[in-house]
Amino acid sequence: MDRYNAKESEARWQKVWDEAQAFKATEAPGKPKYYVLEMFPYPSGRIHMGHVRNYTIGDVIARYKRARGHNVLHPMGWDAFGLPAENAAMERKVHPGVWTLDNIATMRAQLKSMGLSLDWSRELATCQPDYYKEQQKLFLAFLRQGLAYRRNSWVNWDPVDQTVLANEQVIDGCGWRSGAPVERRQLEQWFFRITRYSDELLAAIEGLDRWPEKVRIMQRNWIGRSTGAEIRFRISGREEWVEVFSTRPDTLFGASFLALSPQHPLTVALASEDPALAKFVEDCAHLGTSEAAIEQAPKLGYKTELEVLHPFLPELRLPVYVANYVLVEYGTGAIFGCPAHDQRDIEFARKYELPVLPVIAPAEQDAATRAAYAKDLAEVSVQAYDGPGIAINSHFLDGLSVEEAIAAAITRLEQLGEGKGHVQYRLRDWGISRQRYWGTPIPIVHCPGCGVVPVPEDELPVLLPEDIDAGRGGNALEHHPTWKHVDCPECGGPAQRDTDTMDTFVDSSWYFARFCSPAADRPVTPEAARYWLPVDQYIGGIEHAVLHLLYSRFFMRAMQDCGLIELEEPFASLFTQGMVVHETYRGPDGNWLMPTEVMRESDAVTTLDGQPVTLGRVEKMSKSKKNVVDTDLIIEVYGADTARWFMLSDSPPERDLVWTEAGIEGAWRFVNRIWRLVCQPDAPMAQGGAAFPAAAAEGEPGKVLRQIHRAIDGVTHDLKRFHFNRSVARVHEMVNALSALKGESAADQWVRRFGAETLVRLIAPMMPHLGEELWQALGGEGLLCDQPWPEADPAYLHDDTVTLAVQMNGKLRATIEVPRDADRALAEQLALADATVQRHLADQSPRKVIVVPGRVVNIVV
RNA sequence: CCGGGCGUGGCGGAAUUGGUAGACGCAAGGGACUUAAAAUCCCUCGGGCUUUUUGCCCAUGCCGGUUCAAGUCCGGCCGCCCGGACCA
Repeated sequence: MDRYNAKESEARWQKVWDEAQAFKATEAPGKPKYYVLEMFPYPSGRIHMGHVRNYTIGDVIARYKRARGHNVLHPMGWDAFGLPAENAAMERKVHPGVWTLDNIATMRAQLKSMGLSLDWSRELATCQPDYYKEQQKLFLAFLRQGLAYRRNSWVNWDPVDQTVLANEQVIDGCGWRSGAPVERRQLEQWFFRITRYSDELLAAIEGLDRWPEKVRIMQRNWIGRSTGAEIRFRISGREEWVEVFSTRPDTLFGASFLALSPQHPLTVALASEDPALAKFVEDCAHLGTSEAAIEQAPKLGYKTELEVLHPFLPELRLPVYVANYVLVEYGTGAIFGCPAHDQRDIEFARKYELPVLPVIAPAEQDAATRAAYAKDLAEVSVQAYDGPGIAINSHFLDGLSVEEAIAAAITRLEQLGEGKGHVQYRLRDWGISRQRYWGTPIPIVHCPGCGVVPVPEDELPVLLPEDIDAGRGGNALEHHPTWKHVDCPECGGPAQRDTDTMDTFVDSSWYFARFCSPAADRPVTPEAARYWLPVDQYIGGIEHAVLHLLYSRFFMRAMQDCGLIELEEPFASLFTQGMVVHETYRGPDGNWLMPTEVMRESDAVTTLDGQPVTLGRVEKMSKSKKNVVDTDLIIEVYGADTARWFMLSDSPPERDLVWTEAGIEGAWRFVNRIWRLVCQPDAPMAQGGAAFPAAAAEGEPGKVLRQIHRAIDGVTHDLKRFHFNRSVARVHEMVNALSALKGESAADQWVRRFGAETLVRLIAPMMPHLGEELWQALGGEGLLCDQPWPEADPAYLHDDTVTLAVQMNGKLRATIEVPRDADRALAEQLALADATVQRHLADQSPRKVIVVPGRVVNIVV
């Protein structure tokens, strides 16, 4: 029996699409647009199965929307700057650009072999000067709007390699290459003022109703809005204040100390005159910052000589500590400690024997219970109470609820001039300077006379130098003998370029907008952006839930404020797909084995010499565990359609997909089954008359005809909702029904022919090459990818009769066939007449009968 | 510790949002075809009882509740996964 020649067929159809420019997108006012985008890949070397899944999902949507008459934009590009290229450069002594462009060429060919309906004419790579030139313009626009600014910030410094390290290059506090302990150094760095939009970015999450709830929650948490008060504590004997942020100003009367971060400016000042404090600060820095370390770290404090005055009780003086659990980055870097109602504070207070004064009590306690509660909390407990309640021991706040007391405390603070209501965000400005070569140069010149000078726009792009020492590491821009030396654009005197490049997240924050007008001599042309944006459907991994997706949201707002675009939210709908996972294998020596090295018989053994194999967990495909499957090999052996079909079968797209050999084999068998059904020389599908024979609506062919219409309806419904696994199941059902229709009557032939045509249209988004092949075999006109989506005829969606479940006291007892339009009385009558029902009823009479038309009859006895 | 998600046959998963639990596929077993194998086709396939049926019981992590009816809703446990984490 012949087999479908996927390899030959797929190459042929890819060429046809390419020559016809079938997927080239042009603005067509009046036609509904649809912009589908998958997160663009980093050109790491080769396409992996995760990419195949991601791009298959996107392609199904793109092709479906095309068939639905939308003007679809479906572009592809490369997130081409980044550290791996520099690492490869060092290892292999090749230029990062050469390595990157090689990888792009390989991966482009791999993507093309998947048969994706992409508009390749819009392809871009972020490392192309055309692209980063426009990004440099964006930087300068942000600078003019005050959205980019410069300040001191900490970096990881490798003292041996004499270079700045990215966070991922720091392993257990040491440089990844030198192994030397990393130092923290301060450098002048560029920041984007994302915090200008904190509130807006948070509020607009509400409108992202087609984003996964999980992503929305993660973004909300990341922005981290808290409301409370900023409170000023006057330092006793000085005209100085310590500012503190608190969400619980209602607990102010329970304050028993003030704590500063070890990095707080006041701490730094005190430490310069107090060696013991300097030592304490030093020790805190070495305590480790890993989550586990933080979890177990004891609360440590150092008591300073200072005291502060309580804002409401000036006669009350509170000691000032430096405490290791106070973070400099959050709030003001200082807190007031209220041990009774904060777990960290009570641990600290018990250790240093500070007073614990309860000021909130659970409501609805009687006097005795409350006294016991207060006494326990004050004297014994190591568990703070942070629940709701009413204020006690709190002067003018007594008797108020927590919410009321917060408001009253803020009002009083404002009256006294000792503080004010305040909204605090966790979100901090985005540091974008990277001390690396392979990125977009920051278009700035530093002049001894004029200071920070933007490079004039007509001198852009600031190009990366080609002649670098690829093997040296560190920042090649800094090392380069001549590149950084320029004349100041303002005074003409000797000056230096900024040798930092931009974080690669900047590159990916606006590429989707660039696709609208990829060749424009401005970041985006307004007409193109107005037509295509926002992205209607964005598809990618959950790992970008916060940074990339939040930065992109920031970028659109920032670009809008620069007058470059009219858009706030870039992605109307977001889908996050699951990972591709695979079993892991270990040989007798404990080393990981590749799937191709393992055979499954009764037990798993190695292919080579039959050694026993230990099966490991099912895990994300990774080179280190060797549980990877080569995409080229799969496409070579089975074809892209088989791989695509398998990707869509079984697992819902948002969940992890277990890649199995049996699964891909099954998909391949199904591809051939369809091919034989429609396309064999003796296949009855090719025949059948043009006129609809009335008999086709009756009997067996009628049943199959209705099945076909239900398949159209079901597949459509499921594709819309990303339930690809169910679409696949419905296609299976349809094929099963079509295969079973074997008669030679005109009606049978007509239904088979109609079924074949419909089948081909329904599989087109998922298996486009096979679809074209069959479309041609059926004598269809033009290309299948240009054909409209089939419509289900409502008249054929239902059978004349429906099967009702007959329950007695909720237990299934029988099923009955009733006319579809049977009323309640008839359904009840037929149910009661059923033999099994009669037997169970015996001589009882039903107390109640519940009829749900079309579904169920429940007889209650 | 906080937040979110999930838990259904040997496996991946369906179940029209409260109405016949297990669609569809994979794996497995049996059969047909074949000298043989592959491919293909047909049958069986949650567990138990049974007078072997067109019968009955149990079954969606566990315990309880609401309802004529619960995989689905509510309360409480258990387990796994993801994210965040000394955020005042």
